[in-house]
Amino acid sequence: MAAFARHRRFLGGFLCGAGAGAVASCWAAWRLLRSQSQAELVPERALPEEPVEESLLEKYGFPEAGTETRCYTNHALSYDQAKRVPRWVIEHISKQKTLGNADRRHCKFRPDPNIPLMFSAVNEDYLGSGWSRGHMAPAGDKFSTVGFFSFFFIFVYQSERVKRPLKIMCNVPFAVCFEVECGLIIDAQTWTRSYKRAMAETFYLSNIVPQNYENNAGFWNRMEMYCRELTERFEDVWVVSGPLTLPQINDDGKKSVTYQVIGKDDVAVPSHLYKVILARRSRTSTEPLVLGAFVVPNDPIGFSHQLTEFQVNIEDLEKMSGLVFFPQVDKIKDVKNICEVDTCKLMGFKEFTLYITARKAQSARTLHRLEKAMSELREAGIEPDEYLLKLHKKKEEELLQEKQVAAREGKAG
DNA sequence: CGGCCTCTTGGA
DNA sequence: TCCAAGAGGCCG
Repeated sequence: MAAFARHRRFLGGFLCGAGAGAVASCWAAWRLLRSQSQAELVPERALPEEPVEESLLEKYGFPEAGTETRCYTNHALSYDQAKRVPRWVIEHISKQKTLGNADRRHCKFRPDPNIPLMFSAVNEDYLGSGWSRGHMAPAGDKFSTVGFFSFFFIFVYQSERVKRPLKIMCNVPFAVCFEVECGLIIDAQTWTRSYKRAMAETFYLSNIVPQNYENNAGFWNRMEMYCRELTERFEDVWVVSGPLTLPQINDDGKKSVTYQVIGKDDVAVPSHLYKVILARRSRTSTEPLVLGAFVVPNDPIGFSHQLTEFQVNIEDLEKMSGLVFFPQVDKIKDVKNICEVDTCKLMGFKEFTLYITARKAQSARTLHRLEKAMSELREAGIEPDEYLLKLHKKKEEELLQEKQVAAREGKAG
């Protein structure tokens, strides 16, 4: 209750963004997962009447694969201790969650402290390897959070320093969410801490695979953007991503799996990456879920290629990966093809370049950088749209003013 | 948005 | 003196 006490001027409850049903359902899911993990942790003891051989068999323990589901603030994953990459990473996205202002600069790739060092990748494995560190649960999903373990809500409170009531959109770990249900209101500081932790956790190398640079910044990036865009038309979007090392046909017609390994830890370079997208129109809608599975080569993929070219049957992906995705969903009866219901269209060259230029203009610290971004756009044969023109004008004024202030201070000092 | 790198800074 | 964090540069 300490957090509540610090904010006595709390103004009248919170507007539950997800509704009480979400609390109930995520509580149930949490219990389910907890009981499962307990079952894993405590193997069944051999009963006295069972054969002696059986208890001897398990006397010193069974091998451990380390593939158990690992839950983080913002995502969950299963790790491959041999390949030093995740087997799968799941995340949940919604409209509100994409509205955060993530700042990647405060984040650093680092080994996952929860993974035993002998099975962990380190940054040195990737650096100079020719492969980039590709996020599976993207950092750019801002508030992205595994639905089971969290929900978000809006609460109105008045802090000590701000006179005006503030509406704050929160995304908190489930544990905190449950406390909220019990009447505890978390403060902004707690929220900021959990948000920062969530962001930092996506930079753990347990969430990273060696990925082709152009693919990461290009096609895969645009796929992630499409997933975020889906939240404009679907209330809930679940995404599972991971690496694949698929067989290739040799010259002699035989098939074999070969993959490069990098660094002293032999981190496996995937031949392909997959994404499974499941989306629900709304909590109350009776409309079927939409599902799509995609397998993308770990190579540069240009703008001439469409997303639909990489769509596969979910069953085929399950065979390739050895995973069953969304096992609670009847993927024949309850589901429609995402590309029939939605667009499955990624940003085109012009749209994408405009977007990137706008980001560059936004983050420009000098007039030179700003103008360079604009001229590069024109060199690419693209005219700035209305949004970018406005942004450019605003930014130009800002930087000019900064420059003048700096000049004045320079003279004064 | 996705990455890479270097240089500065400040604390142990 | 060294290392970590931060700021800012570059690219697609």
